[in-house]
Amino acid sequence: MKDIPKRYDPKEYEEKWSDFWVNSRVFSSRPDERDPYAIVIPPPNVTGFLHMGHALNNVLQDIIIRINKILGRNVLWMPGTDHGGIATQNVVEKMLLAEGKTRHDLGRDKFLERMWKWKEESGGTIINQLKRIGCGCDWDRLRFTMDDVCSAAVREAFVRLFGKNLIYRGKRMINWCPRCQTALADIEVEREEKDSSLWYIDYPLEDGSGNVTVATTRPETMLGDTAVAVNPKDRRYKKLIGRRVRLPLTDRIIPVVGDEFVDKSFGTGCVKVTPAHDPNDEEIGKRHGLDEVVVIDRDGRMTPYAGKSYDGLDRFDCRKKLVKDLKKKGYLKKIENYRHAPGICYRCDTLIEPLQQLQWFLKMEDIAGAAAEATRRNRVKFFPANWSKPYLNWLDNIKDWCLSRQIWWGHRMPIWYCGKCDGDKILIYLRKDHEALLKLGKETESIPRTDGFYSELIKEGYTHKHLIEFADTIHVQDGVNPLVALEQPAGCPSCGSSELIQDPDVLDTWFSSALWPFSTFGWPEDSEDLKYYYPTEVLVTGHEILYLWVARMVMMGLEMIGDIPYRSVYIHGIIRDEHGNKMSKSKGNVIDPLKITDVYGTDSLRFALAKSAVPGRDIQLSEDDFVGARNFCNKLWNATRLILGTLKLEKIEIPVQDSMQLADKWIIHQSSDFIKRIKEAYLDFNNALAARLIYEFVWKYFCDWYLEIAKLRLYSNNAGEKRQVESVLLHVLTRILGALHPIMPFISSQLWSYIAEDVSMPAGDILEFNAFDTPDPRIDRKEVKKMDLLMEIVSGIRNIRGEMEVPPSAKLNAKIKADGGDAALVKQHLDYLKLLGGLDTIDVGHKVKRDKTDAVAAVGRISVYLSLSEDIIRQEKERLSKKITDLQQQVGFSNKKLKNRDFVEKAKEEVVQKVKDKLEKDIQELQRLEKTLEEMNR
RNA sequence: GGGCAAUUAGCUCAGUGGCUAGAGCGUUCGGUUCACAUCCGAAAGGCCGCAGGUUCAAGUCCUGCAUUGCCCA
Repeated sequence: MKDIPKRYDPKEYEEKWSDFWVNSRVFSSRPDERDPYAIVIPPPNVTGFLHMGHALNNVLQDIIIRINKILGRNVLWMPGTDHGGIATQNVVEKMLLAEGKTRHDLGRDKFLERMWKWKEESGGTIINQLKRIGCGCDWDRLRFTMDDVCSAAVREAFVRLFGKNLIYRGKRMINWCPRCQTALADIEVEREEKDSSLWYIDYPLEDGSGNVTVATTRPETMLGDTAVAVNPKDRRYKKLIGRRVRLPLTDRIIPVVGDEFVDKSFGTGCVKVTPAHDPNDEEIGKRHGLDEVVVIDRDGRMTPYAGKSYDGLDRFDCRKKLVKDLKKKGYLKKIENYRHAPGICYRCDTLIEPLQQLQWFLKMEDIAGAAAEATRRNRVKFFPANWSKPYLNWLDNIKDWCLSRQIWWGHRMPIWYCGKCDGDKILIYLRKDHEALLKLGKETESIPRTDGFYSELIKEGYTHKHLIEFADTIHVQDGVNPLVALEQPAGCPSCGSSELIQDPDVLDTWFSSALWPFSTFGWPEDSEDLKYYYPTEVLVTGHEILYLWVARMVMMGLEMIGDIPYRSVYIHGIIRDEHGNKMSKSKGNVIDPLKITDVYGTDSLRFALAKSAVPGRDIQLSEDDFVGARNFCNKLWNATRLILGTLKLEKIEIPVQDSMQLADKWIIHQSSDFIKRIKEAYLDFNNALAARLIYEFVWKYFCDWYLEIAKLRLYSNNAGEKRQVESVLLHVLTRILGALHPIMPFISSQLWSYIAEDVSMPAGDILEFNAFDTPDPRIDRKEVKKMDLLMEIVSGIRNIRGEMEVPPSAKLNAKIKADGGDAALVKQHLDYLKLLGGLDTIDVGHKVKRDKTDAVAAVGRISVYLSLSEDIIRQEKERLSKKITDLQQQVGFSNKKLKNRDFVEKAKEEVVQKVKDKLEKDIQELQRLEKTLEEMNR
């Protein structure tokens, strides 16, 4: 008798197994002669914490890794983390703010020290969390996007792209986050619908003959207006084109221009044009040669060009004041409620300010074209396939990628400028670091300046070294000559000076992620790993990252290596709460995956996620899902406990068919059928289906039916019978555990090891057991049909018991009317029927007669009569009548089909035959029921 | 404005053109001896969003409409 606890308590076992997978290096991989199966992890942010989205993403990957390991591939799951640019910098800046400091108080070097310290402190958190939930990564290979290997790849890629003239510096309207103080790429801008207003403002015509009313969502930008535009096709305003208006609150006179872009139905149909602060207006401005007046700066404050009364005001305060002023002077016509979706920063939700800035861009057209081609030619496949559509659409309409970010945390641009040659175009703001500056002041015998052009500062006596050390912000103006190299060049190629200033910007964090599928294998070195594992098999990710990650990885793979990074992209859903809302801290509706593992166990978390991850759909999670999964764990636990409780068997041997009972053959057939479907589901990335199939098989087939029947022999004194049933039980149970392992590795490993203590197992470690390709004895389908019939008889009996509210403890006497083979079958399995139907005695034969007080269960050709007391017969009659009505309907359906000549002629033969069989069966049963009802009514 | 998806039991969702459309949860009824009350048995509950079409056959394919969500502009 084995002492296994009555309940599965995950806490007792989980640490042991997750430690085992890590410490014994089960998942470490090296190139060998086998087929590789490699996945690179979509690297989570290094200082992040595991949330439900991570849990889902990584559980799905782990399932794929484990199933393929079981199937014999040389699997490698490459783990690592991302430095997470702006997001991570924001975290540390917040910590500084709590100390009353900003990054500028520390200076670049000290700030970066602080960043690295934070990375060292919290960087292991998410990795440890992944280990806890069982992720089978090769942990010895752990990479970080800013480690030496990945950084070398970043520089190499940049230099190569620059060498191909694909990287350029240019002044463009970019998305500026005034809070993060950096440019953002277009896809880093999010839109959120908000209630706002539409302000209608009168612009008086120059000659005083009237007003032009414009509508705007951003009144404060009017200070930068250089035109009013109308659609030339708009009859209302056509005649205004070419006239001029006075810009209210300023002394500026601006023209009215005609431009097709103007939407006649927006507001009044007249729009103000602010070329310096709106991308569309910028286009209009270019077409009409308009001036650009910059009225908002990088801090989101109004510039002197906004006029004396607004200079220096925050953009939102300015709006308030301006609207008030307009009202006072009578220019404000009306304010309407308006819903629109302005761009906000994806990291801090601050309203984006479109500004014209000098930034570094990557030319995308050709690279994107190659990536699109790879999917069009089916080289990079999407699961579900629908996702290729928005993906291709994005690639086909690609815009150049703004690569530079004005933050400090990240890969510094591998670009240098010569102080000698271009020092007059490099503006340096020095740190307000008094002590150091004062010292400098003494050296130079002049009042230290805090900013100025490099060449000016040098003239004043600052040394190159000091300027580099104390530079806080560097603005590199247009017209400088960039030196691009893997490492800092020794000197300027034109003048030889070694006084080089590195570009202050860092690269977009997604630039390094784009290289991840090969930088992690040591690229640009032509490593053995790269040759063996690349291209990898599949990238598993959510659709919100389709452009940020997938598209760029494919582009860079093709550009740098000349091959796709992975053959498949498996897109899973987004986690939502039970009402369909996205989970977010601000909404307070997050479910913490680690709390779930504490309460319900990791396998419950994994199972619930897997079972919900239906391809192409988002996932609504509620606590109930985990309860269900936990109950499933316990069910399996106890099934094993039952089997091991009295175990005598020493070696698993499937008995030959001749010595098997009917139920044995049935369960073996069902198990091999299920295993086949489960394997297919796994290989289709349909983990939801795999999870559901296992659940159904374990609970409904194995526990509800087979285990109950098995008890007859399990508790028997006949050693031969006991050994026989145990061998079938263990054969099926080991297959179950093996098939379940990818989804629930903890409990399956634990139960496997319990069994292994008693019995010689097909494999020492469950991961070495291939439950999918092990042959099963072939079972004759007729045997399965026989078992089905017995099960139907039991269901019929239980149905009556339930309807009549007969307590399970009350044993009933039954008569079963059957002949020929049916009678023999029933006679052979009286023990099954007695046990499952709660019967005391059973009379079998074609001559048995129904008593007046007998309830009837009709099962095909067979009738079951149950002796019941008189007072419940009435209910029984009602039940029969209902069943007769149902059957009549069915017979009607079948008849209609068979009378239809088209159906009989055109439908597949087996389909027609099925309907015929069904009709025959239904008619027989109907006649029997009608006859029974008639008898009962007598 | 363009694209994509969804709409099935009270709730959350499955459902390769072909048995009487299923599951979990919830509800109702009956159950305490020996795997499991995290359990067992039974039941009730469905114009499969609406309208057309294709087909011998439609929850499933096509078209339109409605509603909801997401993405892009």
